[in-house]
Amino acid sequence: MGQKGTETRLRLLDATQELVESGGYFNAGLNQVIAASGAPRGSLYFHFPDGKDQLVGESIRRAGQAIGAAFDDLGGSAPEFVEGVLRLLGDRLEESGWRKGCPVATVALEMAAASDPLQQACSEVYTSWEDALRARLAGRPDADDLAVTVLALIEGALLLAKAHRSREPLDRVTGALATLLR
Amino acid sequence: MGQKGTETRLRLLDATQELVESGGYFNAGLNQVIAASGAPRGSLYFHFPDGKDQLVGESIRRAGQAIGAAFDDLGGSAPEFVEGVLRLLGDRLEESGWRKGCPVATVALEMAAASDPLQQACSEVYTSWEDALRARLAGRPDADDLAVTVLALIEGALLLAKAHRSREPLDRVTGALATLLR
DNA sequence: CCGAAAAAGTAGACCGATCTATATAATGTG
DNA sequence: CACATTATATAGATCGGTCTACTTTTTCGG
Repeated sequence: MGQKGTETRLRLLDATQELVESGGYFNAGLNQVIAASGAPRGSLYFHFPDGKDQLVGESIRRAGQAIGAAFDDLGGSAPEFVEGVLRLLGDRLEESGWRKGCPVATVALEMAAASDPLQQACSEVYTSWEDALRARLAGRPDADDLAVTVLALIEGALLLAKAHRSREPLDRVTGALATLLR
Repeated sequence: MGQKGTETRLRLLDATQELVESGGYFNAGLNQVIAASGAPRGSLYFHFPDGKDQLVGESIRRAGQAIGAAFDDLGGSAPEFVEGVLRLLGDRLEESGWRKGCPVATVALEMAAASDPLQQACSEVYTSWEDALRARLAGRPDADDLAVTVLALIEGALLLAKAHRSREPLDRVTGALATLLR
C-alpha cells in the first residue's frame, strides 16, 4: 500500500471515529464519512471492502488502542491515576461540547445484539482496558473485581455526564473512587 | 380519546420501548414500530403529531417511570437493595438474549448531542433515578455523591455486560458495592 | 536508465431499499 | 351529522452498496 493510499485510509478511519464517538453507528452515515474525510466513495470500498461494519470495527479498535496508550502515559499511584483519567475524560467531553465521551460505548449498546463482529470488537476493546487497569492495581487481592468496577464507574459516569451535559457526575464519582481504592 | 385510541397509543409506546431498548433510537424504525405494534401508519402521526422524537421521548419517560416504580417495590437495606437491583437487571439482560439493558442509555449516547428534547428527556429520567437512590441512602453524609456513584456503577456494569454478553461485570461490581455502602 | 504493462487507488454516477413524514380517503362511534 | 381514529398511498430525502471509467504509482524486462 502506497503512501497516498495509507493516508486516505487513515482519514477515513479518523472521520468515522469522530462521527461514531459523537453519536454512534448510525450517526456515521457513509455520506458524512466521505464528506468529512474528503475521500470519494470508491476509495472507501477499496480500503474497506466489507463496508461499514469493517470501517466502524477498525475505527473503534483504533480508538481503543489510542486510549490504552494514553493510559500508559498517565503515571501516579492507582488513585491518582484514576483521578487523572476522569479529569482527562471530563475535559475532553466538555471541550467537545458534550459530544466526545467513550468511543466504544454507543456502538456497543447499539450493535452488541445485532452484529457479532462489532460486538466482538467492542468486547475486545473493553477487555484490553480492563487488562490495563488490572495491571495498575497489581498486588491488590481484589484486583480483578476492582479493575472491572473502576471501568464500569468511568463508563457510567461518562454516560451520565453526556446525558446531563455536565461534569458533575464525573466529579461526584471521583470521591467514591478514593474510598474504593483506599 | 376513546378506549381504542388509548390502546393503540400504548401499543405504539410499548413497541417503541422494546425496539429502542434493544438497539437505540435508530433501531426503532417507524416501519418496525408499526409492524410490531400492529397500528397503522396514520395512527402513529395522529397520536404523536411531532413524530419520532415525541414517540421516543415519551417511550423512554415511560420506561423511566416503570423502573422507578420497580425500585420502590424492592425493599431491604441500602446494600441489599442495590444487590437486588443488579440481580434483577442481570436476569432481564440475560433472559432477553443480551438485548435489554438500560432503556435510556443508548438514546442518551446517540442523541444527547443532536436533539435537545431527547437530551432533556434522558437527563430527567436519570435525575429521577438519582433522586430515588438518594432517598434510599438518606442519613448518610455523602448521600449525594453516593447516589450518583451507585447509578454510574449500575449503568457502567450494564453496558459492559451487554458488550461482553456476560453477567460477569455485574457480578464483579456487586462486591465493590458492598465495600462502598459498608 | 527507459518505457510499457500491471497494480493500486481515485472518482462519482447510479441502484434499490428504507427512512420519516404528509396527504387524503375510509371507517367507526357517540 | 360531527368527530375521532384508522387506513393507505406516496412524497422526498437518505441509506449502504455496486459499478465502470479514470489517474497515479509501482514493477520489471530490455
